[in-house]
Amino acid sequence: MSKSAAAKRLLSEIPGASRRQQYSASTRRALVDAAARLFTEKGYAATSLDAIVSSARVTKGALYHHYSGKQALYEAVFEQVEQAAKKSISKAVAGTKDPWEKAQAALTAFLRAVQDPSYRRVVVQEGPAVLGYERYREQEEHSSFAIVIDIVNNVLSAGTWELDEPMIDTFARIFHGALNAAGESVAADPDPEAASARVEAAIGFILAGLRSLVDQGVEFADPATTENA
Amino acid sequence: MSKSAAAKRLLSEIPGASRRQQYSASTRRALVDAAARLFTEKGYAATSLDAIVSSARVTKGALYHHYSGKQALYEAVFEQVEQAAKKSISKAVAGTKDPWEKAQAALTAFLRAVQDPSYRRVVVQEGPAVLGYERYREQEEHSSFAIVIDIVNNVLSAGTWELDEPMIDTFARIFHGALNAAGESVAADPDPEAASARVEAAIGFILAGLRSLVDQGVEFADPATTENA
DNA sequence: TACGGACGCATACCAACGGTATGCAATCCA
DNA sequence: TGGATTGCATACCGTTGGTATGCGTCCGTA
Repeated sequence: MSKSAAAKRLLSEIPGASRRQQYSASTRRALVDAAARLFTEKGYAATSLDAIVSSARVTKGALYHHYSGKQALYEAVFEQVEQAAKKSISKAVAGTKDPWEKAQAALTAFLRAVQDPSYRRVVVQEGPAVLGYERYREQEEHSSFAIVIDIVNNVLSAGTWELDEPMIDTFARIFHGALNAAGESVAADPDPEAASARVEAAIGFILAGLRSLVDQGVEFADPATTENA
Repeated sequence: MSKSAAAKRLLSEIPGASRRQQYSASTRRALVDAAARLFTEKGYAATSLDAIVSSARVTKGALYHHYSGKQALYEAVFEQVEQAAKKSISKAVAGTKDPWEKAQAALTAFLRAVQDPSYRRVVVQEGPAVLGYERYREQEEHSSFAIVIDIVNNVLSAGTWELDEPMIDTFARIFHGALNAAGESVAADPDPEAASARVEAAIGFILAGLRSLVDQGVEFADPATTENA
């Protein structure tokens, strides 16, 4: 079914493009789609280029014409999966306006997005190892992590005190890591429904704790502004 | 220096063992040590078995005599690194008794342990991809994650309410993920000292939030015990 | 509309790697 | 002191990621 859909859109998109460009784009799509499927199912190491090009019904010549190698193709898949997740989450929080409410909505949306098998495998589980940690962080910077930054910014700037950018980044990294781990724990649970409820309760509780401090007007001891020499 | 140390302890340990057993244990150690070094420096995929056996001054025959393959050797390295981390953290929290104080001590110790290059690379970055997520979780279950479970148990059972085991596990997974991410953010920072201070401040604040709720006697809405049909 | 060049891709090949099969010498046990 | 077993080296194989080369097709241009 995925194949028929892919075949259907062959030549059908990118209206203002030449015949060649359409063929070329179609080939790239076929490669990325096939790679995404195989990487998700079998993982990076267990997926051979022969399997990918065979599934995409092209040859290695085509692959190496468009991508510099296996890792570059993986990166294309990674970006596609990340963008899909980002779009899904952004859409979910678009309506809300209150910071804490927005955080709650983002939490739910993030938790759902992280369930996607492709996201789990390609981004969370194998992303750091395949891309290398540096490139992994760069990629996340402008996708799922960007959302977390945004949420944290809204929530923590709601208090009386202001946090500088490195401090916001630190909070965001912590929450991002927590959310990824939470997503895995949900996806791996025999009862994802109940597991998801537990995670929402737990993080909701943590957020409530923060809110309590903020509402109490408790000072945050930012090490950057706290002098203790 | 590591090599001379390894050479020195050749035949020098495992007192009550036969000559053969000592030789055997010595080669296993040489293999794991060499593998640990190379896996840490170059990563799993970029480290060839030839490089490992050459560094350990044995041959592939020896490797495959002791381990079933590359992945099994990796797992041995993984366990060694994890045990070292666990021991280090356990020692640091051994003195304290008060739950919140213990949590703070564990946080600091965990943050330091996660800085170890071997731990970062072998456990956090490449562990899930190389071992597969299932085996990765099993391995963590009885090492670094076990500590987090213990801490969470102490802290959250300090309140008036009791949490069931799945809920404790959920909290622990969240914190564990947060700590790993925090460790990476510290290690990748150009100024690890300052980054570490930020992380401690952030997590300290989160813990303070939780404590605030606990002290206020706020009910935790456990989805397992909250009926809403 | 003919044509030279560029583009998209297929084919054939290679080196490196993980893994296996086999052999042999040192050690242990009888 | 012999045979059995263990520990390991050597030689080999299939697969894999990557490269070199060649050819057909489409495009811009005059």
